[in-house]
Amino acid sequence: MRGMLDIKLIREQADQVRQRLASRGAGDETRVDEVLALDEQRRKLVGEVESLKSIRNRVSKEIGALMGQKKLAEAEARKKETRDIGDKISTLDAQVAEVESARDQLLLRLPNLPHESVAIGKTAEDNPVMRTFGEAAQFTFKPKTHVELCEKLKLVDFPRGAKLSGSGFILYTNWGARLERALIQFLLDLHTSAHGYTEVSPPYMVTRDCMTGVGQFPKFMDQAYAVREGEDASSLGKLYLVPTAEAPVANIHREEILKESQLPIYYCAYSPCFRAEAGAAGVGTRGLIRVHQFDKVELIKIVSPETSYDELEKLTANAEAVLQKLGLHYRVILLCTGDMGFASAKTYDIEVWAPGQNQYLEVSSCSNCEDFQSRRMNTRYKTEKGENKLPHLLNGSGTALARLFVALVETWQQADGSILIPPALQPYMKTDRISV
RNA sequence: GGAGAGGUGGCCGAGUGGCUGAAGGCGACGGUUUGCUAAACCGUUAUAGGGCCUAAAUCCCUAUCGGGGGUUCGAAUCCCCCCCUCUCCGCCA
Repeated sequence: MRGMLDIKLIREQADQVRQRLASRGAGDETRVDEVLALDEQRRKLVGEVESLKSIRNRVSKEIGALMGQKKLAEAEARKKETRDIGDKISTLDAQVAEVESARDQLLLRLPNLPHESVAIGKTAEDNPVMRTFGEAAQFTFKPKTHVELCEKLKLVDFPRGAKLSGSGFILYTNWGARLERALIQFLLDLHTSAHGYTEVSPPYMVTRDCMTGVGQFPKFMDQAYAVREGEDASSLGKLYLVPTAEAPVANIHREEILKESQLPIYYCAYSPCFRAEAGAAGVGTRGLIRVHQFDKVELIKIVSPETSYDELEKLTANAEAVLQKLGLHYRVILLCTGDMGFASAKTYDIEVWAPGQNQYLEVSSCSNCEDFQSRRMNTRYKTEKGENKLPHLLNGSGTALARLFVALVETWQQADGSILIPPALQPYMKTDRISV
């Protein structure tokens, strides 16, 4: 496993790398010197051990030739000569492995470099709003919260969800369950038929390598649910519940060399998402806004570097289309350097308006990770000219469901307590209204 | 879970200790021939790290035959562990 940031870039443009890391405000730039020191040490050791190996290989060939000529005494003499080289080589090899692993541990924890178009900032306060769509719904009555609506209309059984699995787990019931399923269907249909994505249905548990590939690990291990097989302790840590379909889907082409003509690749996938949310505020309260398991339709793109920023705009528009078709008010914000995710070079968040909450809820995060993930997972593509390059990987929620559910029921609630179903969803719901 | 058979380059497939980074074939690419296509013939046909702190190319070195470790002067080849695939049996949605 190699590091996520290109070691050559760090070597050759250390100052620029430091500066761009610093713009995230997390202090990662202070690790650059350590990386460089370890890298230099590694190269020195590699040089030493490889020249020894070169000697050993040459002498071994000569021994082979001597044996062939039955000059056994001479062969034995040469063997003696090289015997101790082997010991030196294994010592040095071990040192190389140690230094390399130390270097890579550091590299794996360095976040991606922000794109130059990203606003410099520290927190969510500094995120520029790019655009808004529609307007906040106006009511002639005091709008209820989704919790109230879900209870009245029996869309969710909160107490029993908690009984089954603890707080943060949701039991959808009746029309609530149907709405959840309808939304999933609607989203998949929209992205496959109108936006050109290929549908995939991935495993919901993935290996450690997949988690590392997308940048979840090693930094965010405490956020994942690790799976154990029965009582077999040795199986613990082999598989993890997916925190997003990005984990399996972005890794579909790990360790592969694609042809340029295959690009761009567009995948969309539904999956439940499992998040421990360790230390996060809000889990433990009722409602659907922050939960341990939620549904999501994820969009993944694998594209050539030249096109990746255009593709990011299109991907974001694809996610926005969901909210437009459901008649929901939203805004698109650009995450500033300090608020961006670990793997991303540029991220747009889409926030939908939830009248009952009187706030915007994040339902989609659309990121261009450039070659950060493809380097980690070793996905490459061969150009027409025959050179190997790293594709850019993009991901975006299209969209996350529990919060979409919230915005939908809160926006479309009526004075009589019923919920209108937007026309786009009616074919899936087979009704135009949910009422008591 | 039990028994057996396997995992070699883009693909198929040889290779049981040294001259094998790897025969042969297919495919692909370049060229010759050709009215066009086809055929035939010739050639090319991996990735990564390091030497190279001016970039790239060339060149040199190292590593890679599922993964890891071991034996050896030397491992695709021998030994150990693990992973995966296939067949049969058992179990099961």
